[in-house]
Amino acid sequence: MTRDIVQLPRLKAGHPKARAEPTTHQVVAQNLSRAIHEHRLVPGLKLGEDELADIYNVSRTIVRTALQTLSHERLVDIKRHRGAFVACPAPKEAQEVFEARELLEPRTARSAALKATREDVAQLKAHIEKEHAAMDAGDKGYALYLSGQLHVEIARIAAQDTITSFIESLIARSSLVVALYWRRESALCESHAHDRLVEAIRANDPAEAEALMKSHLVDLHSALDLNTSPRSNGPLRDMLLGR
Amino acid sequence: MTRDIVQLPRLKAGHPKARAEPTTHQVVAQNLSRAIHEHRLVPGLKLGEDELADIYNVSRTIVRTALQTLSHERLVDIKRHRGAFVACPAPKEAQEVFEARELLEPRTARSAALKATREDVAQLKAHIEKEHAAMDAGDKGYALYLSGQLHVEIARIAAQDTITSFIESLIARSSLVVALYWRRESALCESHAHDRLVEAIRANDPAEAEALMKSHLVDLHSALDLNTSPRSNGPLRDMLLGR
DNA sequence: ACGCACAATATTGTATACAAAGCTGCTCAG
DNA sequence: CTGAGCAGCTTTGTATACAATATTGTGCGT
Repeated sequence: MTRDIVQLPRLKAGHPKARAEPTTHQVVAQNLSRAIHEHRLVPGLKLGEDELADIYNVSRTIVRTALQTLSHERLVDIKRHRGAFVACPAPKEAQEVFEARELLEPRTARSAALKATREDVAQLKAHIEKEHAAMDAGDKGYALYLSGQLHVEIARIAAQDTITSFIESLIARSSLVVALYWRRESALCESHAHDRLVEAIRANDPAEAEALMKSHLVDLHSALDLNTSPRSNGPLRDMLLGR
Repeated sequence: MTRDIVQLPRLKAGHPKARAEPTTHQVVAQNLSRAIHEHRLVPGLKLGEDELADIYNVSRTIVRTALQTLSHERLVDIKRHRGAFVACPAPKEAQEVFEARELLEPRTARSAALKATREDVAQLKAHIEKEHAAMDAGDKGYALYLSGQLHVEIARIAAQDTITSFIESLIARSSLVVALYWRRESALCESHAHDRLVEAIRANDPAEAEALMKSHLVDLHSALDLNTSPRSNGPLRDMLLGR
């Protein structure tokens, strides 16, 4: 069977600072990560090595490296002699991810509000613009991705790289959690929360930024339905045994 | 040149629950990680692939995988076309690692104090026994390793896997920080802090456990000398330009 | 018809071969 | 003597070949 060959996009190409161009496996990992963020890859899906190697037109070596990266980020679950699958966080894990976010992010938002420069705020506003544009264009996946990334941008402003990387990881995993446990249909009406958050940061109002972030996260958290039985076998069971 | 062949130890062998035995690259990664923890491998040291492959008597493929794992844990720095090196966290990073610990661990200690069972406490006490024994035997490296692992054990009792894995990562990195920035010579006199901490957990005294953990971490943090210039080239500079 | 055992197949795990990039040390011009 | 440039060597990056294991399919016996 002949397969589409994806032209590997140069991520962050043309960036003024011209940072070291990413390695091949990083590009593949980024690509897969993005696909998971945008819910184009559903939890539980098998990611065959040969298949991916074929798709990206690289050797299995590269694919394996990329999958290992994603596995360390807990976006992918590698089972010995079985293969790699898009991760299916159990309800307990989902709960923990959001608890951790509620612990780290409000504090980070506070710090960001204190440190944010004019340029930072401009960047955030531009980001929100893209978010709105994606929504208007009906590109739900991209909007979802951007909505997560805003949190990362805010963490970056706080300039605590270590904690930022934790948050980054948590947000990636949140994407899986949302894919599995989201309840409401009107998912993204919450973009007003982002607007207000950015406004608090612009005003250098740490208390307000912290409070808004906290309530935003509680809001998201409460929109999850974590009462499903802790099925361990991926989503197949759900698809068959009537949700 | 002929080289010693390390018989790969079965880590966690004989564990009652008989969990899936680790893959080869996991064993290698664990081994290297342990060596870093115990300061047998100094920051900045080059970890050549062929060299390690020879030592562990496996192929470079395995070594590469292991190094990638350690790189994700930020214990190892992989430079493209240059190789893998034991990481040299900059003072800023060192600072952040301890700040993050001060944020996460006291809260976790509190939670552990609430949840600790009789068996948990017994395990902690046994752990401290080993710590003392290692100290008495003059095995500083092992004592150092154990002293970090106690924090991990406490986090485990709190049963928040997500945050525990963050803490695990931070403790590993702390080992590098200590190797680079430790000031006092009488490093490990602080084992009394551990005794008191475990006692608070045994007494199910969350407030006390939290306070003790906090002050213990502040104590460690303050024993670092982070005022050195942010040398980017590893420890060689220090060794030559008179510390 | 059912279920177990075995064979065929497909996929992952590991080793190795080859290509590409970096580093070292030489040579030679100035 | 100094320093730039080139050549050879060393080390890493990638692809591929082979081995090991899980899964699937088939057939036989009951």
